[in-house]
Amino acid sequence: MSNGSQTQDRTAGGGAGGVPPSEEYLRIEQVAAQTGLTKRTLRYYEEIGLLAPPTRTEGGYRLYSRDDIQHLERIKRLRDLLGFSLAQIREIAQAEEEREHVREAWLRETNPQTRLAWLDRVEELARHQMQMISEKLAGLQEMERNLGDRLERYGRLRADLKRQIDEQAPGK
Amino acid sequence: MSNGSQTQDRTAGGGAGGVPPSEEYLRIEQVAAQTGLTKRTLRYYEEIGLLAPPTRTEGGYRLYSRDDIQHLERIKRLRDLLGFSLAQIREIAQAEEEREHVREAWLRETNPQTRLAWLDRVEELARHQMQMISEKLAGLQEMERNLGDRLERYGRLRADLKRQIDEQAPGK
DNA sequence: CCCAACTCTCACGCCTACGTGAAGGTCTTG
DNA sequence: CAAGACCTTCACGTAGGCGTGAGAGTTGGG
Repeated sequence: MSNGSQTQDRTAGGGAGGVPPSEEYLRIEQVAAQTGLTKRTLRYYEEIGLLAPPTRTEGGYRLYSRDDIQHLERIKRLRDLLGFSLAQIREIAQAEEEREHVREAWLRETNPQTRLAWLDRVEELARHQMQMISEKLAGLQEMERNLGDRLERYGRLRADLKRQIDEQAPGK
Repeated sequence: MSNGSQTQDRTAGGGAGGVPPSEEYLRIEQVAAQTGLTKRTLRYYEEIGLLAPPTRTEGGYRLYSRDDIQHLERIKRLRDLLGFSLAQIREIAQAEEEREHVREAWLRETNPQTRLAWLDRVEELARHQMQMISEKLAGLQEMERNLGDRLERYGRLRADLKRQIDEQAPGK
């Protein structure tokens, strides 16, 4: 409680704006720039429990770790590319957290029965996620097939048309 | 204008509720039941131009065709499974509409150059869509791989544990 | 020590995607 | 032709996902 040895002993970028990211903890604006999210969004994700609260300076400034950035980038992918809602993403993230905890506890446990029970749990989580993924995947693959077929047809049509044009206006 | 021959000459289900769907036009509640969407949502999609306005009875009741249902189911897939926003879905739908129009016009056109220009257009639309799909697909496939690997590891771990348990408590 | 730049926490605003009545018209059955 | 079930159009409400200041504090260079 009394010695905040690692929360404040750095510069974390100059006030004016020209200093390169000197250390491994980043302030909110830098994170925003790197991830493409806004500062508001970063605070919001923390607020709704989507991102673990980062460490702070003594003054209360957020200091994000590299790990936080990884998480944010993952969140962004899940949101933009995959179209999950933040609630769904939180589910996924919490599942991963639980997995981590189980993994740690696993290492301190030697009883095979207990281990087996834990394995059941994490496997269930994984299967659940796998199902969500597979559904989406199937839908997207079908769309991809259809589009691919269409593009192929277009390719053939294009070839036909070029022949016609060449035949019709052969000389110059 | 004067003869509404096909807008009203049917019963479209009794008021009390037991009559089977007698004809090919459906009233809003039946469509809601079949698609899993709510009546409000159906009206809303029409309101924002996501679904073409269906035909109406003389009294003003909406009558949905089988085609409308197809469209709605497609919309639902794009929304739920693929996570597109309604705006994006509208884009996609409009692209398909344009494609239809071009296709019809195409059949009445014989000039190869004109046809080629149209082909360029629809192919561009298709490629655009294909890109969106491919991005999402790549992300999902990566997730699937990771999960698959994990499940495999779990399977091996499970086998190990079972062996341990059997060894430790062999008889009964 | 001072100032510019940055950050903090409210707190209200906005857009999307609907939910939920209210007030009234339509359709079908008895 | 009356009743009840279903439909219509407003129109306001809500939840999620942030945007946008306001007012106050923090940080770090000069």
